[in-house]
Amino acid sequence: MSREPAPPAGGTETGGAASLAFAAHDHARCAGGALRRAEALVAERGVRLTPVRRRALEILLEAHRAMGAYEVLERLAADGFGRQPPVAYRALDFLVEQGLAHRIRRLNAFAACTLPGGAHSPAFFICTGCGAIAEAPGEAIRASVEAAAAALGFTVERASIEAAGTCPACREGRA
Amino acid sequence: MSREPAPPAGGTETGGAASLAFAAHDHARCAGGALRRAEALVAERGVRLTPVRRRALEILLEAHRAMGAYEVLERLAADGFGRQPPVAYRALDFLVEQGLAHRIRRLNAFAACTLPGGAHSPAFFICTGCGAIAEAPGEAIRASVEAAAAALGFTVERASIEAAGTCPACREGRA
DNA sequence: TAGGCAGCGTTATGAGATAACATAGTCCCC
DNA sequence: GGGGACTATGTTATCTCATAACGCTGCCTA
Repeated sequence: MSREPAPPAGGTETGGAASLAFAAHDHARCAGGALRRAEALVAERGVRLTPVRRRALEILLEAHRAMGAYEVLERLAADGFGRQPPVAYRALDFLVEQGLAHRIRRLNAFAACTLPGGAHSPAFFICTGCGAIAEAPGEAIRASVEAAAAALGFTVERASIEAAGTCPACREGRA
Repeated sequence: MSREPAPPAGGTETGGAASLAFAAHDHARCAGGALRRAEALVAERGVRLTPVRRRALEILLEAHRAMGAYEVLERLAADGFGRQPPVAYRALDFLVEQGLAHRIRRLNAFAACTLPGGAHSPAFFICTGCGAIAEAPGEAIRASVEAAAAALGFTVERASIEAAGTCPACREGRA
C-alpha cells in the first residue's frame, strides 16, 4: 500500500497523522462511544453484532483511519478468527450495510463511521499528503447530486462523494 | 463481470441498453466528434495521441459504456497491440490525465468523456438495472463539495461523484 | 551521430474481491 | 427437547484489477 509510510505492524494505533478527523481529539473515547452506539443500533434493528463483526468494528475504530480488507483480516486472524478473505469481507459488508462503516472506493478501503445517527449521506475528504480522512455530513452535496439526477430522470439510491486533496496540517507543512 | 449480461464478445457495439447518456442518440456521430476534439486537444497541449492511445479512446467511444481495463486490453490485443495489462493501463491513464476519459471507481472501469470542453468536474450516474452510465456536468455539486471542504480547512484537488440508482428506462420497466 | 527521453512491449507479482461449499450455532415451533 | 429453517463462520479455489521492473525502439536535439 503506497498511501502512507507503513506504520509499525501490529500495534494498537490510537493516534498518528492519519486520523479520521483533521482536528485532534480523544480517540479512545470516540471509539468507545461509537461501539456503544453500534450496539444500541443493532439491538434496535434486530440484527446481530457477532464477535467477528464487533471485533472488525473495533479494529477500524482503533486504527481510526481507512484500512484495506486484508489489513483488517490480518488483525482478525491474529485474534483467532478465520484467516481467509471472506471472513473480513463479510464482517465489513455487514458494517457497511448497517451504516457502521463506510467503504472508501478511491482507496479500496474501509473506515468506521464517525458520524453518529441513522441515515446519512457522508462525503469523504482524503489527504494525499498524510492519508488522513475526514467524514463530513453530505446532505447539501447529496441535494445537489439529486438535483443533477432529476434533470436526467435518474433516481439516486447511493452516492459516493470522495474528494482528494490536502488537509490543513499538510498544507501548512505541519504534517 | 457480473454487472451486465455479457454482450457478444468482439463486435462493434454502437447501441444497446448500456448507453452513456440515457437519451437515445447517434453514437457513431458523437464518437467521431469526440475523436476530432481529442486530436485538437492533444495538438494544442503538445502531447501525443499515439496509435495505442487513439485506439483505446476509439474502443471506449465505440462501446459507449464503462469498460474494464482488461476488456479494453483484449480489444487492443485483437488489433495487434500488446497483450499485457500495462499496455491498456498506460493508454487509459493517459486518456484520463488528458481528460479524454474518466475512471469510474465504483465499477473499476473507464469510460470516454462525453462532455466536450476543457476542465470539468463531472458527476456519474450509474444504473444498477442495465449498467448504463450518464456523465453530467458537476459544477454545482463541486461547489457544494468545496463548501464542505472549506469548513474543514481542506483543499480539494479532485472529487469523485458517483451515484448508483435507476435510470428512467429501467424505472419505467422499458429496459 | 551520440545522448536523452518518451513510448511500447515484456515478465512477474501484488492487491482486492468473490463463488462455492462444509460446518456450526440460533431461533422457533411443535 | 427434537427437528427444520435460517444465519453465520470457516474453508478452498479462483477471479479481476493493478503495478513494479526491465529492455528495446524510435524520435528529437545538440
